[in-house]
Parts: sequence; structure tokens; C-alpha cells
Amino acid sequence: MNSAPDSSIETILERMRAGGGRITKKRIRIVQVLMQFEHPASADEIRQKAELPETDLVTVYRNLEALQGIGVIQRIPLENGTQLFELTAPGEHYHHLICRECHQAERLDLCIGKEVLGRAKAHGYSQITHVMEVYGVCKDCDSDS
Amino acid sequence: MNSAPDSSIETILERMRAGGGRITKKRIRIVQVLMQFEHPASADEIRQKAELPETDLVTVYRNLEALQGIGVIQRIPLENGTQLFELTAPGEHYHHLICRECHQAERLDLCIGKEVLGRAKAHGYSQITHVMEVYGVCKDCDSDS
DNA sequence: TTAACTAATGAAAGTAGATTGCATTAGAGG
DNA sequence: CCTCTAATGCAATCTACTTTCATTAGTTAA
Ligand SMILES: [Mn+2]
Ligand SMILES: [Mn+2]
Ligand SMILES: [Zn+2]
Ligand SMILES: [Zn+2]
Repeated sequence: MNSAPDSSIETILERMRAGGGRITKKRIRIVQVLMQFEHPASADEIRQKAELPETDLVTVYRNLEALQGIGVIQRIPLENGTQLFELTAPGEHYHHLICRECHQAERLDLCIGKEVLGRAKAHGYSQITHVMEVYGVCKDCDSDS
Repeated sequence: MNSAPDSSIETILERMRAGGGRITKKRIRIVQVLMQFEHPASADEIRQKAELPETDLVTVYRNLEALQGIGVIQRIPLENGTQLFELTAPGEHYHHLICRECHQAERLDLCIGKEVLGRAKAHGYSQITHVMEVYGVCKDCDSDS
């Protein structure tokens, strides 16, 4: 009769509900897939892993947009103009080490948020965010001569 | 009869020549425009400022690509998937404070290069670079309610 | 349960920035 | 000049993403 700790998908769905969103099969599946991924993924990778007979890419994009709106996921803009998506803990955000060849991304424990905030405010800016990603060639891709 | 300090356009053109490149009117003009800009600019902004009767956008892109190849300019990938270009001193690179509304970008004196390099190497990565850009809304755009 | 409301979805078309293919032009060297 | 080929312009293409709109399916409450 007590409510569970809710570190699960229910927390996220409840957040969407609170914002007036409906809980659909596709939406549940997309959130599940995001939870399964260990690395940031592209919209198309998410669609592929979803495996519901037909999940249109546009549906994935719309759900990702909605999820970002409530702070459940983070969008990672890559050098090449594309983006990856990653589930984030409440109030958190992450930075990554990304392979330029295979686009695999692993989380980096490093943030310049504090330094940046002061500077940006001093320049008269508001609503400050930052992007920081490290690029290189991973061991695997490097050995593939 | 002595060679000038060469902090001018000649240094850059010489670098292109050294790489087997030709010195064309369009190319000179594009470099001039890059030198005139005080802020990072998009390919199309560069084309517009060039003002040669007809400079095709594709020519601007190709020259920017070549200039980046010899380290004369830096490419700044934005959150929205587009990119800006900026002349950089030899061996240097810069980070910026960018307005999400008007896309104006000013240079920030802040770099995490050192911290990043060690981490990335520890993960087995090579050819390491990093992107770091701060976003916000500038005073002008903020007052435009 | 069922009806009504409307958010979510899918199919198709559209967008924007950047890139490619190819015929033509024009640097650079002899 | 003449030759060689890099650079250019134009058009077509690409790709990631967005918009439009008709249809489907959650949600709520009668
Ligand atoms: Mn950070
Ligand atoms: Mn740096
Ligand atoms: Zn790799
Ligand atoms: Zn602004």
C-alpha cells in the first residue's frame, strides 16, 4: 500500500502526465529504450531499438522534444550538426568523450558550469547553458588503421 | 628590403600557396572578410560581406574548408546544427558566449583543454579536440521581451 | 460503457545548411 | 602566349530534421 521508491519509468511517465501528456504505447517504449541505452543515442537508433512494428521517426523526435521539455533527457549537439539524446537525472547534465569515427559517446566527469555562469552573467546574458564535448578517435577505430 | 612582420593577409595567403593552393580573387576577398569580422560568422554572412558581384556560397564553403585545413580558421558548431567560422592565431582556438536568439558570438577567455587531454588519453583516445560554447540570451534580445 | 474531446501519430511534403558532379574559367609555370 | 589543372558556378543532391494534415487512440465524464 506504500508508494515504491519510483526510480523507474513510472516517475518519468508521471512527469509527462503532470504536463498534460498522454501515456501511449509508443511513448512508453521510447522511454524504455532510453533507459536501456548505456550511451547517448540518435533519434534513429532509438527508433530502431524500439522495435514496435512501425514507429515513425517523427514520433521519436516529437517525444524526445517533449521529454527534453520536462528535463528528462538531454540533447547533445555534435560537431557534424547531428544530435544525440540521453536520459539525465533530475537537475543534472553530462558531458562526453565522443569518437569522431564511430560516434560512440562515453560520459565524462567534468563540468565548467560554475566558471561559465559568472562570466556569462557579467556579460549581461541570461538563461545560461553550456555545451562541452571532447572529440577523439577511440582505440577500436584507431586500430582499424 | 627587410620582410615585414607579416601579421597581415600575406601570411595567410602564403600558407595557402605553400599547400599548393592558388591565390584567386575570391579567395583573397574571403580572407579579407574573415579578417574584418570581429565576431564569428556564418558562411552566408561571409558571402554577403564579400560583395564581389557573384560569389557562390559553395565557393565560400570550399575556401573555408581549405582554410580550416591549414589551421587558419576555426569552425564553431552551434546548438542548432549550423556553424560559424572565425580566424584564429596560429596554434590557438577560442570558445564563445553565444546568444540563442540573435546568434551573436563573443569570445570567452576560458579553456578546459588541459583537463580534457589527460582524461581523454586515459580512455585510450587519440587526436583529441574539444568543443565548448556557452549559450544565453543577450541584453538586447532579452529586452525585446 | 460509451460518447466526446483532443493529444498523439504516420505519411508525405517541406526546409535549411551543407555537399557533390560536372562543365567552364582562370591562376601559375614554362 | 600555351598548357595544365585548381578553383569556380550552377544545378542537383543529401541529410537531419520539421511542418501539415488527416486519422487514430488516450482520457474523462456522462
Ligand atoms: Mn556542464
Ligand atoms: Mn579550449
Ligand atoms: Zn570509435
Ligand atoms: Zn542576442
